[in-house]
Amino acid sequence: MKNGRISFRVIKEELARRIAERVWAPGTLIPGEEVLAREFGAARATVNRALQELARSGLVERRRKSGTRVALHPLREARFVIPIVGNEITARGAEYRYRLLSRTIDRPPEVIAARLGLSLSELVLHVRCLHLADGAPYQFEDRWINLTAVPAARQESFETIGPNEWLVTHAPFSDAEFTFMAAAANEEEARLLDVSAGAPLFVGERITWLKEKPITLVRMAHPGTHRMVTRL
Amino acid sequence: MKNGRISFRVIKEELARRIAERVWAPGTLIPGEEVLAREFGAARATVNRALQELARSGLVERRRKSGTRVALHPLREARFVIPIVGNEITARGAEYRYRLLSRTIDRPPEVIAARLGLSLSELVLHVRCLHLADGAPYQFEDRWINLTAVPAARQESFETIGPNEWLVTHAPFSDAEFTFMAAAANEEEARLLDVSAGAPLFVGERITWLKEKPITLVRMAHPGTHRMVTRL
DNA sequence: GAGTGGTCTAGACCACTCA
DNA sequence: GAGTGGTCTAGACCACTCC
Repeated sequence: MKNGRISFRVIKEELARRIAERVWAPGTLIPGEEVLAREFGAARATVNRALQELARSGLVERRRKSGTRVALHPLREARFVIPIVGNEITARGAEYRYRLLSRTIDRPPEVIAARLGLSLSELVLHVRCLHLADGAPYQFEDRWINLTAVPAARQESFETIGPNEWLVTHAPFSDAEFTFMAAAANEEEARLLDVSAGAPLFVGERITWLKEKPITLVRMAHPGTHRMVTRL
Repeated sequence: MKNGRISFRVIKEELARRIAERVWAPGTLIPGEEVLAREFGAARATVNRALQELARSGLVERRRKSGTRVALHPLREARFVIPIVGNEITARGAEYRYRLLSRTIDRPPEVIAARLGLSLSELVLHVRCLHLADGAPYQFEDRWINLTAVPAARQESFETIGPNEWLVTHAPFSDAEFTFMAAAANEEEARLLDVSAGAPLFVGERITWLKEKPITLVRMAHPGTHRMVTRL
């Protein structure tokens, strides 16, 4: 740590404590940055950083002129790391295997074109594959790649490398949208994931863009036993 | 906006652009803060802030002495806002209703005691309730409250106010763990959520603590049509 | 117009890590 | 030991918002 200087972490912790212990009740206007800076013997910038982090985590709400007040509903946010499926599996100490199921180039179905914002005449690469952990089905990946945006994907067979890993190094993105949901396994998913038809699946969907230009849409289905965990 | 001064946002965008457009390929060591500060005509602190934010979103990895390099696997993180169910519903323009199903005080079942780290002799308050959007079942909430930590809950009937809302204003927490999963609806859940038995449910579970002291465990089950969406 | 947060600067020192 | 990021300070000016 440090000598006499006050860290923004210390200030943040202390302010969080006062909020948690109701020294400052929800809705309370807390002292301004100047005042707190004097109280803690720190520069205003230091207090500012502490308060900004508290605001980012939803504990306080800040408005110019009005000041900073304790949030009425601590609408905290949770942060999930979006892992590469292979890493996720090996990180658990399991053996990772990959199997390509199909790879075709065609015009997109209407649903897919609509989701990606493509015209029906643009070509897309459709890849379906399976990720296994210690031999057991872990994730069924169903992916559409916009060949207009990523023409190089045409040359890749995806027989040994998964589309995710390939895209990471060949097609950067600037924006992404994630959706998580539950769904019932259809016949094929049931067979591939080794569950019974109609069984619940945990499904993640991701669309990525590079500056408005759609790159890829992927649907990742896990058996219902899958857990997505985070802590804050 | 600004006059001539360079915002950390501008720097951040520009650096992100260089990474996205492969000016700096994954794994590349990018120039140090001093150099970038000179290039952009900004203070080092400004460049530092831009780089820190890029690091937080996973685009670059920073290490003292080594420097900053473009991440090999842009393991970005997604941020989900954890809403209060009532707000979530009214935010969609739907009418929110709440119904208490049961409220009992007892010793915890073993599973619950284990999850919360309680002894089997400590009393817990078990509340089950339903949240409705425009009259349709939206979420079935099954909650356990640690009465040792929140004795005041004894006095609350939860007949008109949901446990979540009550806890927000009466029992602060410092830590939380979220788990999301898919599950098949049992008979009761099916009836309550108006789906067929065995239908997929989207389930969120949350445990909260106030400094190591367990506060509450809640299981929130939604019909399979529920979507959890985030964008980055 | 005035009050509060938002950001930038220039300089300093520290802490971590690599060689 | 030395290089790079991490943080703090003191001061300044700006931007947003309320009155």
